[in-house]
Parts: sequence; structure tokens; C-alpha cells
Amino acid sequence: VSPTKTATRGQLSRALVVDRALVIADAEGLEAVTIRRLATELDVTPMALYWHFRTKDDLLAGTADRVLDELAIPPDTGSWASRIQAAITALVEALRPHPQVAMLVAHRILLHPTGLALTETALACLSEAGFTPAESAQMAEHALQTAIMLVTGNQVDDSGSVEQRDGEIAAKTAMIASLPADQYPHLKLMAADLMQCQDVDQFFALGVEHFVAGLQGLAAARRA
Amino acid sequence: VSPTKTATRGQLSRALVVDRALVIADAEGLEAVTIRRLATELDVTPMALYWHFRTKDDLLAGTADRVLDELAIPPDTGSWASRIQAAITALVEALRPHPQVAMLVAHRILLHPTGLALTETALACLSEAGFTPAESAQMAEHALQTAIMLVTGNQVDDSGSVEQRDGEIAAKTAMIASLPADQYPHLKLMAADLMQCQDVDQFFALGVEHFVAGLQGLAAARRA
DNA sequence: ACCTGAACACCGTTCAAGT
DNA sequence: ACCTGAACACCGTTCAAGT
Repeated sequence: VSPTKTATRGQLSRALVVDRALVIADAEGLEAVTIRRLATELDVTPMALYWHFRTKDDLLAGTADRVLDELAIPPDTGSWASRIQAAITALVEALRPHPQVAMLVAHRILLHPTGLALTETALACLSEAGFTPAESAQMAEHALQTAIMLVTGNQVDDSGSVEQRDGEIAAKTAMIASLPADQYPHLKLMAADLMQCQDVDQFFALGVEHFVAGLQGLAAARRA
Repeated sequence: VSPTKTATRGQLSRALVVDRALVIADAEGLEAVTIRRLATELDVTPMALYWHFRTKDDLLAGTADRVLDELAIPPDTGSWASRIQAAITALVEALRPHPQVAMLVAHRILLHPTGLALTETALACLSEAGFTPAESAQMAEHALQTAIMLVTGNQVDDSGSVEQRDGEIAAKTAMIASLPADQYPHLKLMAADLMQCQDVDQFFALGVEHFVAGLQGLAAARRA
């Protein structure tokens, strides 16, 4: 019981643990988030965490919820297309700071107040667009997954060990370089673009735009 | 060295290990795939696997490649839209039997012969559609992720422990039921549709259709 | 070339016990 | 209520040794 400890922590709590988990995940990836590591960093026994969390999955769920806490519901104005565009953009913005945790929110969105609110607005947009309930449900889920996908995308997510990522890029580049140019012209031309994207904001914007354009196309086809 | 062992296995090989890993992953999920478990099921020491694989990640990469081996390149006929639709559909069909392994192929597609071939055709379609190289690269990556997303989607993937999934559904259903009906009308109406989709084939078809419709919408906007 | 054996440094989690 | 201690059943992986 050193003075540093008590000065640093005071008391353990769900919020304290989750915040630390988020820091570790952002810096080194989800697999670096460990009960035992969290315990040592929080100057506590591993078992102390089990008072606040039923299991490690519970802890990770809490971390995902922590990300969703930052989600901002967009204003409810404009066409259904612009409203759902705003909804997906809001989700992307919430996930962007935590690309490693993003995939965990898929299972939490319908258990989180803000997540539920955003889903409701998405479903309202999709109904207004003319999709059936089943289709609307699928498209809402699809929208969520798209947001996650954009944020965790290969070309965007730099987190994780740098040398591992560099190795992967080198291997792929070498692979493409070894291909015959007459059979794989596009692959050779766009090799660099496939490895990393230049403008991340543009990347997200185009991704969301693509999703909404697809909805509009399908909705138009439904009306025809 | 029981007679059963030698009769069963003969010799260890990458293919043998990968096949077993695929069986385990399909039945119980990726986290059930373990060096030690594979070893015991193959009647061998854990260390024997390290002769054939540099590391566990290497083994998992091999498993992903094994899935890509089954990928069938579609015929190269029709409009760019129908060709890329066929390409994504082909990928979805290859991934469908192995929803748990699907997420691993994201990092392997540019290191696999068939994956490279499919990517080349996708990039050709996107160039023909009028997208810039950077956009085409993004959309090709996006197409891959969409196929993975559809296959690993919440409403589709039944693999993993049944009671865990049932528990999740029950929790979400209860959550939605607890919401005020006047504020969350769509969520209440479509609760069942959000939990599970009825027609899986229809789910995939609509997902791919949505993606292609989005491309067509963007391409039309580029031309305007 | 292909595999075994023993050991190391990790995991999540249970259970009983402390204050 | 909140945390500790010891123990259990797992992991991936290294290194030396066998055949």
C-alpha cells in the first residue's frame, strides 16, 4: 500500500477500469486489454476487477458502451436521405477515435440508450423511403456495420504494431509486383491506393455517400 | 503410438491442420481454434504444428487462404455493374460456409491468387464506371468488406454458442419492450426483424444489390 | 526432415478468506 | 461492500533433444 497508489486511485470503479481499457485498446489493440494488465496498471489484484464486472466480456461491453456514450444524435431535419446520412456520419464520428473498439459496438447498440435512439431515427428514415419493415431492419443493421467497416478499414486503421502493418504492405506490394502486367493492369496501377488512402475524411465521406446513394437507388426502384 | 493414430493420420501437413482448424472454427468459432487443441485432435504434440507453421497467425492465414481456394471467378460478361455484382456474389458464396473465418480473409485477399484475380476484375469494373484510381481502390476494399459484413452479420450468423446468442436476443428484446411506444414506434414495430432475418438468400441479394445501386448512383453523379 | 519433452511466461476465472 | 491470496485449467512459444 504505497502512498502513490492510494493517491493515484482512491477507489476502483467500472468507469475507471473502462477508461483504462479504452486507453490500452486505442494504443495497442484489443488483444492487449487483459484483466491482469488492467489490474497491475490500476494497482490492484486481478480479482478486484471481478467485483465490478461479471466477466471479461462484460468489461469489453462496458468499453463499447463508453464509446457509444460519446455518440451525438443529429438534428431531425431534412429529407430522409440527408437524415440517415447524418445518422451514419454521427456514428462514424463517434467510432473514429477508437477504431479497435468499433467492432464491439455492433452487439451493444441495441442495449445502449443513444444507440437505440439513433436506430429509431434510422428506421424512421428507411420506412419513409418506402422499405418494408424487414428491409428497413436489414438496412439499419447494414448502416451500423458500414460505419464500423469504414472506421476499422485496412486503409485507415493505423493502430496495432507498425512493423506488422509495414510487413503486410510490403508483402502485398511484392505480390502485386510479381504479377504479369498484361493480365493485372488495374491492380498494378492502383497498388499504392489499395495499401493506404490519402485523405481519410474523404474516405469516410465517400463511404457514407455510397451507402446513401444505394438506398436512394433501391428506393427509386421500389417506386417504379 | 497406438495403431489408431498411425492409421488415422499417416503424416502431418499444412493441409491436414488447416482442414481441422476450419472444422473447429465452423463448429465452435475462431476462439476455439487452438494450437493445443489441434494437436490433441491430430494425435500429435503441440510443437509438431510449429514445424508446418511459423506461428498461430500463420496457421489462421492458411485457414483464410483455404477458404479463398474455393472462390470461383465469375464469367467476364455484361455491364460493369452486373460484372461487379457477380464478383461480390462470388465472394459471398465462398465465405458463406465459413462465417467465422470470413473476417480473416480481409488481410489475405491480396496475397491469394484467386483473390488477386477477383480484385483485378473489380478494379476494372470500377475504372470503367468512371471512378478515379483512389476511389476505385476504396470501393474495391469496400466491396470486400461488404461481403464479409453480410456473411458475418448479426442477423445471419448462427454459429457460436446458442444460449449466448439467445441471451443477447432476449436482452435486446426486453430493452426495446421497455421503451415508450410513442418515442420509439419503428423500433417496437421492427424488433423481431432486427433480431433475425427470415430469408437469408434474400438478405444477401439485397445487400449486394444495395452496394451496386450505390455505385451506379455515384457513377451517375460523377458524369453529371 | 519431422517430431517430442520440458519449461516459460502468460491468460481468465473460481473459491475461500480477509477487512 | 470491496478487495486479497492461492489455486486451477488453460494459452502461445522457445529451446534442446530425439529419430
